[in-house]
Amino acid sequence: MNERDFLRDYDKNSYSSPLVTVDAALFTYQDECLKVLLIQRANHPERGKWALPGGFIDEQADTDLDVAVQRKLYEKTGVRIPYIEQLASFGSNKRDKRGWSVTIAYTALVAYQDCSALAESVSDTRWVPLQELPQLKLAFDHEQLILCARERLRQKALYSIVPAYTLPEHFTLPALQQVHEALIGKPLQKKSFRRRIEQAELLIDTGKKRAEGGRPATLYRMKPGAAEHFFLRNLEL
Amino acid sequence: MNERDFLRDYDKNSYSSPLVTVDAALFTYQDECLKVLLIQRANHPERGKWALPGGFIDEQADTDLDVAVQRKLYEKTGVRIPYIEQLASFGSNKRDKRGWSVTIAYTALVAYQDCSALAESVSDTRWVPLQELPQLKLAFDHEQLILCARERLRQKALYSIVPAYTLPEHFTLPALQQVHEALIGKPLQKKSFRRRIEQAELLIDTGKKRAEGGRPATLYRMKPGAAEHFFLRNLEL
DNA sequence: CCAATAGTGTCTATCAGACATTATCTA
DNA sequence: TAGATAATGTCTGATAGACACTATTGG
Repeated sequence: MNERDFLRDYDKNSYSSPLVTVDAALFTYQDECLKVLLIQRANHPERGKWALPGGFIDEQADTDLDVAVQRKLYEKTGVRIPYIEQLASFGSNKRDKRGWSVTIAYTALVAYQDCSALAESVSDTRWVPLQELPQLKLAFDHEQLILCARERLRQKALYSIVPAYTLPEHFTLPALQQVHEALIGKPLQKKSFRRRIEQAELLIDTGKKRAEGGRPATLYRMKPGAAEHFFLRNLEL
Repeated sequence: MNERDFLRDYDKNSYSSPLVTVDAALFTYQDECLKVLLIQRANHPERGKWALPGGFIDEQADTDLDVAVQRKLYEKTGVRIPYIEQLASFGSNKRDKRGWSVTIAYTALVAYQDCSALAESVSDTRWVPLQELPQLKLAFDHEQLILCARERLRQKALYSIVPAYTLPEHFTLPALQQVHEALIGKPLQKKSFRRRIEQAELLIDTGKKRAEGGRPATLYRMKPGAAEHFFLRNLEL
């Protein structure tokens, strides 16, 4: 038999296959704390519990995994998310009561004000501060996914400025440092933080603003490709 | 309707779901070059092409993804692989002619002599030097998976001693440095390489051996947890 | 002895930590 | 003016690069 005949006779759906979903841990930074977007499940299973935005692959609409997760995030937030990166996949016969399931998990970042409208207006959608997670009932293994994403972001905060995507397009260095400190969980040296970003020329000076009672801070925006820059030395732990 | 009734009535197989596979890029180091284990496909689709060890999830036998990939590797090599780590997932409606498919890809490492017997005896299984990949017809997107795994290993060579798993349990520092150099693609400073490993106390001195015409080199083995140690500073590019 | 390979001594360069100092805003 | 926040100056310490040197084996 040649391949064409094989494919003609092959019926994918006559074999059992795990359920496949994509899920995204979408983080932002607001009110001096990191928050993740959660959605209260309207349907079984795990109805009423809070879950990450995500869901089944649509074999017609989605051409690949990245498209699928972008679609899910767009459906839930109504905006294009500037930073999405694959995190890891989780699959077992236990994580979903419907049977063997796999989720391809993503980490995503967005500025709060670019994404607040929908979440603030709909009662089943919330920006949840990370400290409040333990009190909330999360669906499936989504708490684990969030912790995994958080840990990866913490690492990135040590050697990149990826966390800048939690801020508006124009942001100050003190603001960026705050996000990094929140992720790393300890204060950083102002001088070290600025020095490495300056030397690597990752940001573009705009005009200054942002006065909060003291000297106004310079507003910057990221250079194209700045998020792909990895420092050779980590900030210390 | 409550969740129990929902689950009783739910038939997972009445919905179409992508094909789900796991695949592993299993690397080793032999004859001064990096090699990856490939298997010639006996069945459609892509019959005759070379592919990574892997295949469909077995919903009965496999309790989770890690178990599935370990099973696949055991079936192909007959040995327990000491280093397996999830790499990334690849999914689209194009990568497999049978339809929408997702593979969860893994990177794995093994010492050549711990894994040579089967590969040398069976004609459809080969350790392929990485330089020879472009000449070989690879199935699906497996060439891309290998390149992706290789790039991740290259990064790890800059800040960890994970590549030590390509060597036998007892190995010399010059041998380890060779592997790192092969991955990074440029020579390293002997002194820098040794110094950081010594200072972090990642290896245990055994007794010396390995004479290759000159002064015999000390044989070491990894301390437990040594592969999880990440240096704060990368080797430079 | 020499050739070959392993391993060390040591100087320099880079860059993060620490922290004091200066700058620029509002009230 | 004081208070607050932003930004800089500058010293120290850790560690990678460079490369010459010593050590240990076999002929």
